[in-house]
Amino acid sequence: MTSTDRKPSQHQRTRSDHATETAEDYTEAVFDFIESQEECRLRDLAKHFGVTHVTANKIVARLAKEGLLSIQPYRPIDLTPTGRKLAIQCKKRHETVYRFLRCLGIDELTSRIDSEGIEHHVSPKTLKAFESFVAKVSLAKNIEPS
Amino acid sequence: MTSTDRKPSQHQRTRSDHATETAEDYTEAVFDFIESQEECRLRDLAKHFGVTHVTANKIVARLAKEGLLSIQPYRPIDLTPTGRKLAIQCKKRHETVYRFLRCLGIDELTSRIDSEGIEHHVSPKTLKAFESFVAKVSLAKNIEPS
DNA sequence: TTTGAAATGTAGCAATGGCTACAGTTTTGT
DNA sequence: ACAAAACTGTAGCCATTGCTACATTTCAAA
Repeated sequence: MTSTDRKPSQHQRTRSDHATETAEDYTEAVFDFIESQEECRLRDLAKHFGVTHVTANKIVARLAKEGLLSIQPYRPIDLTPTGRKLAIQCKKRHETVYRFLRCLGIDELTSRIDSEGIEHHVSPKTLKAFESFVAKVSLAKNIEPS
Repeated sequence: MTSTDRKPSQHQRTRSDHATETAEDYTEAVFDFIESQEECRLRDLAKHFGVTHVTANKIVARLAKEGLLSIQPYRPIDLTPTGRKLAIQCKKRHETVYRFLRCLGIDELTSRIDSEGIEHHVSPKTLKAFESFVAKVSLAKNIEPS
């Protein structure tokens, strides 16, 4: 927080990290669509992320090239085993962050929006602290359900 | 959190938001350098963000065009009044997030790293909740200083 | 003062993620 | 079966943020 001890190491994110966040968001979305409606189509992703199908197509193509998604022309989008692992992992983290915010008394909508932005920047250590807090608050509510 | 009610509105971030985050990070850094060492040079920003001076130069040029920074060739970088306001606002938010994580028992380094990533995604409502929590924990420590 | 090192600027390339416009494929309804 | 609608793919544009290589300016030391 001081302005003296500046190391670049923590800041080496930006572009490559944005790409990683996109990968996480898209695999998670694909996972959710497959769970909720059997298959995931390009149009679903485009609508979900508020972009044109062209943009969604590019990103899906990149993630397929990186081995996270499995695609065939004009066919629904599927997850590779690797992509599935990533999706499940991100989904868990995402839900933890969401529940954590809810425990702090933040409303559903705000928690949903903020958790989507925050989830990518929560380290394992911080995630553990979030989990502990959620557990503690849940416990307190169960013991003293006034 | 469910996979059904999908609205794009909350996801309309991505590129334009990345640009905003960059603006926030850079104005904050410029502010800190000016505070701590009188002036902010391009080399300082490049080192701080772990990029080449070329990249830093491009971003600084964009932010100058947007009215946040004031620049002259081969001269130190300064904040415009608008940029200064943004920097101070972001710095406050950043510090709140940092203190909040520290209150949760997270170590200094992790808190510093995570707060840098999280700060951009904390809405005013969530920020208020963070502030309340910090106040509550601080109070508890003062009253029962065991 | 001059000269060499450090700092800054510029040219030009790549990847990512936006877009519109248009072409092709699948599905659906008649 | 076939036409229309919906969906997906492709071409080609732009902005942002990375980079290397090279040019220029400032500044300090000899």
